[in-house]
Amino acid sequence: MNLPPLVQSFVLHFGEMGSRWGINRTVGQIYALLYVSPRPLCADDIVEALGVSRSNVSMGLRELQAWNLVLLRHIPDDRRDHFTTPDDVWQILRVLAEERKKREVDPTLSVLRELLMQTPGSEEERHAQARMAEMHGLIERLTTWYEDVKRLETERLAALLALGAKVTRLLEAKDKVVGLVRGKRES
Amino acid sequence: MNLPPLVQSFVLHFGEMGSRWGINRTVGQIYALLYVSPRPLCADDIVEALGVSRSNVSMGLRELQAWNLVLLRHIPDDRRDHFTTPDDVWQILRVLAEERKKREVDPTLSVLRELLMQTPGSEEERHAQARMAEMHGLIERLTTWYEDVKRLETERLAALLALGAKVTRLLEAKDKVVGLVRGKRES
DNA sequence: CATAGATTTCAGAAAATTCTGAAATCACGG
DNA sequence: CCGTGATTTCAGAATTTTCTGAAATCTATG
Repeated sequence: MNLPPLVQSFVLHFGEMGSRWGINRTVGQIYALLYVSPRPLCADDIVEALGVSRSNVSMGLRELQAWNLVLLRHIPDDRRDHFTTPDDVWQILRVLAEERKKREVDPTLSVLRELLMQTPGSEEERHAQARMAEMHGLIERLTTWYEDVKRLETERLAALLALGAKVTRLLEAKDKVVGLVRGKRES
Repeated sequence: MNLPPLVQSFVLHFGEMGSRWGINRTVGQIYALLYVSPRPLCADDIVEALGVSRSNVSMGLRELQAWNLVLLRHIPDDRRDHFTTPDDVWQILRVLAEERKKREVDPTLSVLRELLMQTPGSEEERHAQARMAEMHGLIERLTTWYEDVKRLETERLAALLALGAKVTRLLEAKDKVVGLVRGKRES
């Protein structure tokens, strides 16, 4: 590996974190490298930069494409494929959320649905099913909320984030106003 | 493994998903089993139910405790430790969010901070640092939002979730009201 | 349609992780 | 402070994942 120190530290860190994030070291490193690179890189650039085998890079890029985390770019007068990451970090966040949901949540949701359809054959199963229903309910709330906010344009999403817990104050204010209006109408 | 079919399916699913969630099969299975069990279980119950070695269960429980995902319970007149999961699913969600943040986000945040302190030695490093700054900015926004909402009581949190994207309408309404008040004052 | 370069596939090597059984440690009642 | 049962530790076995190099496949062009 032969990279500027700053870049190298970043790349190595992503490699180490890879396993915690559900990707392997090479995939993490490739992503990190593309993320900070000022221009699209081809597979051989990556081999050169990271010092891993060509085939490993090929597989890594393939996985990153499955995650929608890298983009294919064509450079004029060069037959080789070149790769970058989307440069809007919000876009990256969206993609990441979507993919993790797809891989980590959706399968469980569908198993839960299936198990909740079945008729329990004992008290123990009845209890288990009640617990599964609780889990299912929570996950469903979370995913519908997610489906909802993911449609927001970035600007609105950012505004919402910035608001943070202050939203509740807004909520209280709303409740008060609504209460007032109702009161008036009913008097 | 000898479990009621419903429970078994659930447990097996958690085992399979384990690797995607950053835990191993046994840990996933132990958690699932405790989650649906109507009473706290001791290590031997788990050995019996899952058909894995005693030592593996010991290690699994230890990891789940590190995650704050299981609770130690004492049963009168029984020397053995017994284990359960918290029964409020919202509580579980909070713990999960906290632990994943600690493991998957915080280390990166601190590496980024460190790298952003350094002085770039080349144009390439300067660009890399700018990209890191973008990433850092986004993560910081997300984590401060998270720190904010995690303090909300469950009821308020649920209300917020239920509101979903409709918050923006509330936001618009607020802007209008504020605008009105300002307009009045300035006229 | 032959060829050269680019890319992917895949079987097996290497590395990492998970799991086990035996031994060590702990903790408590007698 | 001994003995019994519960629990943990840990070295190595088993399994899984990751990585490599060689061969196969693809693709654009002359």
